[in-house]
Amino acid sequence: MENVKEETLVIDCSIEKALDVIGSKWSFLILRELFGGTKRFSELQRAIKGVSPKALTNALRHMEENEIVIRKVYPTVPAKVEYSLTDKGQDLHKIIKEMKLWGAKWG
Amino acid sequence: MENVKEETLVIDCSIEKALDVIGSKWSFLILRELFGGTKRFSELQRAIKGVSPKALTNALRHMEENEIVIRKVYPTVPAKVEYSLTDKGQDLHKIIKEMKLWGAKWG
DNA sequence: CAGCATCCAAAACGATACTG
DNA sequence: CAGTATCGTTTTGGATGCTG
Repeated sequence: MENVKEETLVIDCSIEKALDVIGSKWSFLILRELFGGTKRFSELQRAIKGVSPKALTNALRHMEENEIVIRKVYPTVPAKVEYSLTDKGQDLHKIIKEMKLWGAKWG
Repeated sequence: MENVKEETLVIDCSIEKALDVIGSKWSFLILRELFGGTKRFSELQRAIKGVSPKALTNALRHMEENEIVIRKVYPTVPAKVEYSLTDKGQDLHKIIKEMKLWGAKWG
């Protein structure tokens, strides 16, 4: 297990890192939204078509653990939670930008 | 189903296209290999750690259907199959490049 | 060599209902 | 509002064995 991981690290490299940190397809879509600025949970849910609260939570937690999003809780009633990008997360913008360009060109 | 798809298309957009065409995490790794030039099935399998022939085939077929890779069969014995990128596939290079840069910076 | 077929386990998801 | 809990389904992938 550990040696397997080591080997992987030796062979690669950077793409795996990016993929692991981003996590899933949903995360790309979340990123796209958050580049537009801080968003609330429900805003994300509305903006990202077809995502369930569960999937959204999973993706956000994963991104939080990997330090690309920040979760800010306002202890109000009703609850209010805002998500935004860290610098590390902002830096993913170029990737998404290239994906957009590609999609626009070939989609 | 169809109307759902239509709605999705209307709302977006380009990232989804790119994600759908690429398909899975494996595809990113395949892309990375193919940017280095034409590769045989077994070469891909060796280069991409942890991929099973099934997963590799799935990813390649998907990419083939979406016209980003070309599958060339040499009717020899033993069989020989080479995979390479189309122009559309080559154009994904920028995305992978940005992912590499990000991974190198933050990994 | 390059897969396909089969079986099976694990993960991801959607839907729904419920809570602080 | 922002989730969590649960259920059942779908997807995904590894393992294995077989074929042209």
